[in-house]
Amino acid sequence: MQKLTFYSQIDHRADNRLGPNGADMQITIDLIGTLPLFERLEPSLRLRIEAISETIAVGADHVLSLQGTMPKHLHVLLEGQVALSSTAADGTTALVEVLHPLEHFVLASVLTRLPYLMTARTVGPCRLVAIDAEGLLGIVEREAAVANVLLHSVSREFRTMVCQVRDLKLRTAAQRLGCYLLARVKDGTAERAEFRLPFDKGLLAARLGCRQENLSRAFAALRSYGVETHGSRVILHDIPRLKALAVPDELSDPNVL
Amino acid sequence: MQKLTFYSQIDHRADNRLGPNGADMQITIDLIGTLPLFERLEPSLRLRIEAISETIAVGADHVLSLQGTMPKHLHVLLEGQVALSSTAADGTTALVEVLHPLEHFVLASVLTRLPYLMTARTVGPCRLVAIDAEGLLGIVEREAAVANVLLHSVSREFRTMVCQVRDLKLRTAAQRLGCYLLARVKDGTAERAEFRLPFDKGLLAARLGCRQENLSRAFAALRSYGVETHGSRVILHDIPRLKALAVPDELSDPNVL
DNA sequence: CTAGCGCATTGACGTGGATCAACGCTGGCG
DNA sequence: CGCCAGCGTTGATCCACGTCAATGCGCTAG
Repeated sequence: MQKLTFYSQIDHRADNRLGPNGADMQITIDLIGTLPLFERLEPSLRLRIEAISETIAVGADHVLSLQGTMPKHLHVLLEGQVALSSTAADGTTALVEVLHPLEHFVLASVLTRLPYLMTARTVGPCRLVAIDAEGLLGIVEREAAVANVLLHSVSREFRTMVCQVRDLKLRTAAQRLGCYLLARVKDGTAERAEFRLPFDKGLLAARLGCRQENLSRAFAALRSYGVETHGSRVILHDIPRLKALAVPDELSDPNVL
Repeated sequence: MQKLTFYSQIDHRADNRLGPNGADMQITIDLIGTLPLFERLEPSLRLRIEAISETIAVGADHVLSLQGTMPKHLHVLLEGQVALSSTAADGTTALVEVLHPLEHFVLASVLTRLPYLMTARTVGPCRLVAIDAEGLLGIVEREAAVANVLLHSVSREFRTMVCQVRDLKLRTAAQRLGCYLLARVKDGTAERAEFRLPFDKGLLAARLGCRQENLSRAFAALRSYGVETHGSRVILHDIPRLKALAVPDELSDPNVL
């Protein structure tokens, strides 16, 4: 349930807005403006986007977009977690990313009018905004401001994928894990940190591109670098030492992505 | 030298345009319109982009953009090949993509005004268009048509990276090679094909995410699937069989990317 | 409290690919 | 003509990781 508290300022409003029977359009009026994606747009444009948006709530393990089908909506996650995975022709599937509240997905498919490359599946119960794809495209094609906001966004997503490719090619699972853990600590100067993993280790393993067993071993390997774990609670005792193993290199820090 | 013939309709003009001493601005007038990236823009917008563009020629092994530095130009390749690679903090480097004529690069960096994530290095002598980054951003911010063209382009790039991530996580080097070879043959119905690799095997290995030695073994493994090689000349004797090994799944075919 | 389930850990073993080293082939050059 | 440099291939060995199987641990339900 901890995930429900992630973005409580949104949850409050959403709680009123959403009866058990679905979305109430009227109360979404100021919602679009609270999404980082659109917050810098002027009000009239936000209204036009709101007019083609809908807030939806779905249960766990629900497929929001199926690989190979055409995009109907751009989704923005309000609450919960969504796993993006891509399955190859032989049926094996790779988890590409796990999304957290306020992140959006399938933007590239919507913009190119090409079939989804990934399947988006809710990890637990989720609440999200669904923006009509064709409607959005109509706005994007005329409004440079909207196009620019999305341009920035897709570009950033592209850059995270480049980093992921590089890390898969160059780093070991333990290094990727170290890097992931270091990215969880906000305070760049701290020598010590403690936090909870945002999802269970099975998902984390998939996100890092390895099996759960191997993730276990990676955690074990990191113990000599001052990493202590109790279930999903993680303590980093010696951040500088961990950084020496898995440098979260200058370019992967948040303000560069 | 074979690469000089790739896009002869451009080469002709470029040959006149470019004296040994560099670019001649006047003759670039219709150049922007010939780039797939901009061909659908109306003439007045193309002119504005041309005004901030320059044609340049550089020798082999020349760094066009250095990872970590700020973007100054958007580059479009006219002739030659450019390798995009990303180096991790420990100094190891992964080749992410090899570009061919008419492709562009570092678009995401330019659009986000963030430092390059990759180093772009010419493989052989190249001719390219360099578009001033800030000038382009100025146009993009006001002109929805330009923004949309780029939006489409970055989205497609994003999708190719997603495929690359998936393939790295799921497929073996031999499968990736098979897939790459199948992508070289245009005719989807042919049972047999013959062509030349566009670059040497060292680069191909890097592009596929393995060592040269392993690429050799991958070629050896594919021999039993009807793949025959003589230097850079490749013959696929039994495309259906190769497809069974390395399905270039529906989603990685060109009209989906 | 205990049974039982699900997640996490640990061990044994197989495989893909990296690394290191040797060798062949080809093409330029003295 | 023979030498040498560069690319490609092949073999031996090592390491990271996947797979399979057994065990441990914390949780909830009875």
